[in-house]
Amino acid sequence: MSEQHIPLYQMVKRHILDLIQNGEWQEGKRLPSENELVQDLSVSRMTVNRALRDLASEGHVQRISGSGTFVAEKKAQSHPLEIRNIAEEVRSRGHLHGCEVIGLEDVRAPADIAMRFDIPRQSRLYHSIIVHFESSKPIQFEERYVLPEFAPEYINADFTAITTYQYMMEQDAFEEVEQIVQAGMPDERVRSYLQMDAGEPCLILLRRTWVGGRVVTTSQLQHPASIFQFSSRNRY
Amino acid sequence: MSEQHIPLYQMVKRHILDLIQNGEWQEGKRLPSENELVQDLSVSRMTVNRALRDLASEGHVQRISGSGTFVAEKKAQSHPLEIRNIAEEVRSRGHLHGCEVIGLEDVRAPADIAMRFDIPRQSRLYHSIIVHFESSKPIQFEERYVLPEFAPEYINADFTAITTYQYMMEQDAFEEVEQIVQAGMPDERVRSYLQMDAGEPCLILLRRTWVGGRVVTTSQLQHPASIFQFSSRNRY
DNA sequence: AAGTGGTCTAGACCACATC
DNA sequence: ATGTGGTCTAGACCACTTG
Repeated sequence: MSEQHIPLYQMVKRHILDLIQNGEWQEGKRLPSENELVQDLSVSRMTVNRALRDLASEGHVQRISGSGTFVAEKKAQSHPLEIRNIAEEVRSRGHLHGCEVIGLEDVRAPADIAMRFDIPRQSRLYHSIIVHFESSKPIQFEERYVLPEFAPEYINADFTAITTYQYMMEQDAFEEVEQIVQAGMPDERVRSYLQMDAGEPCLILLRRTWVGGRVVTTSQLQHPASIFQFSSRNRY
Repeated sequence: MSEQHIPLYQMVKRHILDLIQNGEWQEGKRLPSENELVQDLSVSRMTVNRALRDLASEGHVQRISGSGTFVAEKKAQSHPLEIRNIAEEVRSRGHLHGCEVIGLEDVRAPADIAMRFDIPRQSRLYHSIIVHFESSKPIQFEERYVLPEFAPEYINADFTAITTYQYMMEQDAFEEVEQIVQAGMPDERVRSYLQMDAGEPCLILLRRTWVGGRVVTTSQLQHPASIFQFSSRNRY
């Protein structure tokens, strides 16, 4: 077999990350000092230093000179213009993705939704409501409408096994996407599903997706502001 | 004189970045090897190595083990969120843009701001607070810090006549921009300036802008959620 | 075979935090 | 006064690419 040689500093990183992600070292906890880690792990201080610097630049820990190294506060991140799969995003942070299907049914389009699809009121639409979890913490309340002609079997899909995003991608490639980012207060139902404190706002993403010149799906994604943000970094 | 102590590896980074940005080292050119730089700059190899690793992780160079270090190709990226001038945006909607300069002064960098600039605490920075209006309705609370070396006359500019955005653009083209979008509750001062109802959240945009490998300005833009959103529409 | 980056060490000095 | 992270050095071994 390949039996690669893994750099020491990466093993140190992994070791520390594991302890953080297992919850043994909670947010805000002070990590052992560099010198302590040198003793414990029998590596040189430069190696520990590099591992910790890496973890800091990746946002897992925060270092304060003269004071110590601390487990960082988690803030889920997402790229605004990229259409990403929430499950992949959670997993890319080394966390577990979970979800609960609150509702999945066939409905008549309410006026506001019909307008967003540009279809007559009372048209038939599929409607799904799903809550997504990152390591058993709710991070997204997803409410979606889908044009039945576009995805006839949507109503029968198992969205605990596949995300709505993946399912929609399998139907057809999107041609055009509109995205709107807002802040807002969740209603009582959403607040409860997301286990948010009263008075805490949501970061909201509204999407419309076109295929063949028709809106085929709209979604409203609500996230607790305290643990979710969009970020991007670009060269010009 | 302040005469800060700047880390050696940062001086090495700056030296190399200058050569790249002056065009002396074109895209794809191979840089001197680590050992050559050790000779030329009279520093240890570990210091050169760290500088080059940093530059690689920032995307300025590409390193190929066994082969060499090369100036990276610039890639055109589509903007996730466009950097727009608030005044132009308001005018494009056919409204009148107004603004009020709440504060414009010379300050010592607080710890959190110093960290965002990656400069020593207590360094001198310019600090401005401006409220923007759309047809006499407040829409943005702008708090900005600026590196004095980058814009020495910032403190004397008239920001009722020109936006901070325009002013910064006149100094130099930015090379890299980080943008973070959050939702949050405004503090009492901001709520009052923006004439917001109690309990109404803000849509917040945090920005950092790099020139010459240094953060030259950071800004926090807070907008009333009820009248402000980001939107985009793209073909795929 | 020679050169390159990738990693690792042991020891050092410093500025800053905290007690 | 002690401990912390931040930096720097001189030297070493390695795997890989190149001529």
